[in-house]
Amino acid sequence: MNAASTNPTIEHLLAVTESLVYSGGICATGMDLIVTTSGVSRKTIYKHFGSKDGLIAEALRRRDERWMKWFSENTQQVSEPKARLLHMFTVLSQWFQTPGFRGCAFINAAGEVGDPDDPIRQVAREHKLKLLQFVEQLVQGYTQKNVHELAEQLLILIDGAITLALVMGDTRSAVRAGQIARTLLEK
Amino acid sequence: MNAASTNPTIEHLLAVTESLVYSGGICATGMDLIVTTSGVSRKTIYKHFGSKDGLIAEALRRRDERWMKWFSENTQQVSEPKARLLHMFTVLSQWFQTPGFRGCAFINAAGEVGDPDDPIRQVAREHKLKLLQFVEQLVQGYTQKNVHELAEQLLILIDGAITLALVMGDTRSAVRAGQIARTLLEK
DNA sequence: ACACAGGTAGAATGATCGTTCTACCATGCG
DNA sequence: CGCATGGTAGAACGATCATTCTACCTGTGT
Repeated sequence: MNAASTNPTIEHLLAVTESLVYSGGICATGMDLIVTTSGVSRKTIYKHFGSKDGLIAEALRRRDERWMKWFSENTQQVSEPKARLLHMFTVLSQWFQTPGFRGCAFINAAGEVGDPDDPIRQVAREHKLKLLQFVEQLVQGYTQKNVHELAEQLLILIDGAITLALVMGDTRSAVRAGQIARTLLEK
Repeated sequence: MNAASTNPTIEHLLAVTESLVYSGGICATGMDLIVTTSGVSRKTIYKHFGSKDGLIAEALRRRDERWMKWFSENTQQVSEPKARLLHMFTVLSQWFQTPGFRGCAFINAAGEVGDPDDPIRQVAREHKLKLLQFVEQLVQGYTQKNVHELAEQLLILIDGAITLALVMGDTRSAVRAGQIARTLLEK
């Protein structure tokens, strides 16, 4: 019932759901596929999440946490503030080259769900807000001037790179975005 | 049968399909809705496009042409090369504030369709390629150095701004992206 | 031993999906 | 007139959708 479940069955269900939705989209991923792939019965799913949307919203929340953890841990391997900011784009580049890369799950979800007040859209907003706050924190280690403005600019670069990597299949977009970031930091 | 139909029934069908898919997504938009909203019979639709995917691919091609026409006409209202490049982001800002704005139809489509070889994904790629070439052409009026590189950077800014405007509902992202562009041009 | 909590298996429901079909109506051209 | 052409109206098809249901299995605590 609670959000932070440690139940192994439910953990596995959420992991499978996250993976299926990421690779196939929300609407195109049926409950049948989720049930047969995860091995978790319909009864259990509806007992815990009430509906397909509830399950998917929770799976996306899970992905948010996992992705942010992965991204922050990887960028923070570099300690020098400026290099660390630029290192974000190296990490993105590695992500783009990962087999099965399909862009940002939250951008994709926002593009698929029409209603801006849908819980799924809220999860997407919260994810980008978290990412913005993380970037802001990194910027603060580098400069004290226009921290928020610079962070918002870097977020545009990040999401632009992700989007182009998906649509064009161009993994170099991360490098391009990194070049822009360098120019921005040396302004 | 041919792509550039002047048939008024088909034109209307494509316009309705484009609108429904843009606001509701591809998968969530059923043929029933398309039929009842457009008033065009199922028989006629399948005679012309063979399948739902065929119809939607054609509707997206139509949107590509219309959007590119709209965007280029609006940015080219400014004649001075540098100001014209920056004016792109003013035009984007106006778009974001349009009622019913739901991001880039092609980014949304690419996020929804899993298979990179799907015709719909190809239309999306071609759209971004056209946009890149348009930006490249504008850049050429401003400088002769690193034209392609600069155009690709500007494309990242454009798509980053569009994406954040959708996900965060933040229409100011166009202004932020314009600030980055200014820095880039004055480097 | 017994009850119970938490799971599986899978049938069933009614709605909706994309697609195909028959039956009709209008228009223009020989 | 006769007859394609190109459209509408809407029933029908089988598949699949999300959801609910009954029936059964399996540990664990008392």
